[in-house]
Amino acid sequence: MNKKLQTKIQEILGLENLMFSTPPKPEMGDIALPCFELSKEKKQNPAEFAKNFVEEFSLPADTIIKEVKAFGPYINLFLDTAKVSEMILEDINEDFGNNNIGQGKKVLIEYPSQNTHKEFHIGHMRNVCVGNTIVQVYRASGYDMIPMNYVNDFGRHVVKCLWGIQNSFKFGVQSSEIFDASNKQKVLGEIYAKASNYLKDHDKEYNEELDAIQYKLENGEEEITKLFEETKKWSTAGFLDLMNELKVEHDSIIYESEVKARGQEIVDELLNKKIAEVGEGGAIIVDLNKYNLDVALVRKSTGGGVYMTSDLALSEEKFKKYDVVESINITATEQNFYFKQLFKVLELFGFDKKMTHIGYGLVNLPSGKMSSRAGNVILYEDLRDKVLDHLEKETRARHEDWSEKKVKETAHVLTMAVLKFTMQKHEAEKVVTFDFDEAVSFDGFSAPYILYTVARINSLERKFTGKSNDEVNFSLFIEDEVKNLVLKIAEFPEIVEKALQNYNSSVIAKYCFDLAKTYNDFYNKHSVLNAENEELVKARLYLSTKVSQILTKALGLLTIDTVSEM
RNA sequence: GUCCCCGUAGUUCAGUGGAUAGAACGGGAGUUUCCUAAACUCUAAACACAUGUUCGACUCAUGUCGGGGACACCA
Repeated sequence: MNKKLQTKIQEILGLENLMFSTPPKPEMGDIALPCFELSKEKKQNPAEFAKNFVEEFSLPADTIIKEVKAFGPYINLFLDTAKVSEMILEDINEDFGNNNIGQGKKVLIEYPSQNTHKEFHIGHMRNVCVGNTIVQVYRASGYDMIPMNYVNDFGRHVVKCLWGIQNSFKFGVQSSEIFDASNKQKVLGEIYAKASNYLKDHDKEYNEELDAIQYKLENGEEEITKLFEETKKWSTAGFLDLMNELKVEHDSIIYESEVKARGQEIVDELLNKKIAEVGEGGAIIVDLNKYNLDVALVRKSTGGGVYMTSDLALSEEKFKKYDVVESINITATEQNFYFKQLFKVLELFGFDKKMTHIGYGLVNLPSGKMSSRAGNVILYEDLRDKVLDHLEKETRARHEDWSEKKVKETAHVLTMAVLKFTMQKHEAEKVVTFDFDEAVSFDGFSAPYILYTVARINSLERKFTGKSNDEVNFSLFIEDEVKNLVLKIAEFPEIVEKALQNYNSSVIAKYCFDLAKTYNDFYNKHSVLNAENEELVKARLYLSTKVSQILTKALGLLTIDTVSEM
């Protein structure tokens, strides 16, 4: 419930700390006040309480409440459209929806933390989308956000990829296809996937070769180091382009190789403090069975580090480098258990900072799980190009008079909108099934539907020929469609708060759709520019402009841009 | 074997103890001399099962069945 509206209603009713809901049918009222809690204090049954309250209550004249009625255990309020419209709409400016919950607080967020030499698929895109929205929602709530990327450029995956380049003929890829490729980052990912699969099929046959490469790499052997440096450049340059395209602005990048050594020191300290112990075969472990978290491996029996070795140091580094109150990181839900272990080990180590892990569900295909082994991984770039191609054709067909440049620019904005919206339709932690046909159908709960609504409003603003003045006659707002729209607009600030509290971007996507739908209902029943008189034209245009402002702002939280025409 | 997540219309999802469980796609029937038909209107269709807690359960608890994931040298 909108705070201003809530305060006003409580003032009129003479009650405090009320929880409101919405009646199931419009003819039953606009806002409902359930009386279950209220009646407890007076030891009455809720229906009786509601009936008595309404009988005894005398509604003051000239307020936003037009009528008060009891419906069983509910007190339902009927609002005056003109008065509510004025109250809500006059508050709407660029800051509407912002709050200052996080004023003066800094928060670090780590995403998408992809590894070099690997492919960037639509699961990684989901990671970026979820992260982007959390950044925007936190910023709207007054937080100072520091987006950070953590990149592993030195693991076994790099070794496999380099081996793959040297042995690409084994799986039918010519050297020239790699070195002359236009998108080298993408090719590198494909080589990694192919090599990785090939190595799985040839079980330990090549382990010694891989070990040899790893040894050469770790000891700076000239030829392999040169190949490593060059390919790393391809990968990081390609990822940088992708991050720019997806509007991720990292304040810093930490490489795994930078924190590895400190991680080993922490393991030594864990041993000294008797938090860690030597386990089977000489590996170093932390026994977390007491906490129902099994056993965490912090160092291999060979003395080498594992993921957690570096993550321990990374966690420390994040708070050392920046004065933040919270550190958020985003990975697939597969790693939920791992992060519980990590956080517990840090806690035992005496680390008392707020660490939040957000797991997002896998992006599955109708045919099942994506796996490079089955060869059905959808790369981000391939999906993007396919959607773009489709949208260019659609846009061209709808606007034969547009220049090629305008068609391409519009299609590009729409493409990014479609991809980002599709990834955020569902709650982050839920597994989603990604259906390509559905993603490019663009009907219903989709980005084009919302952008189309914004474009229509923009069009109204362009076509308005009258004089604009600031006086809006709110008393002209009498229709139910207007009331629905105003009440929907009023919800926006609480939607932002809900997204913040639950780390959930899907509520914003849902809200954009609901608001657009409510507007389309109004638009189809009431003419704006052809209304009966100029005063009404101005009033409806004013309302439309407010809707477009909020849609643009809400889409902005999802890092989605709008188009003026489509 | 242990732990975690999930089972809601044909399909993909909403619904954080309250009124008659909502959308979208797909199915069926319609709407364009009028502000962009990438729109709108109408229609059929669902809480895996069982027990319990509660005035009240899709929501909480326990169990069964079904799906996914994680559990020591992979990241």
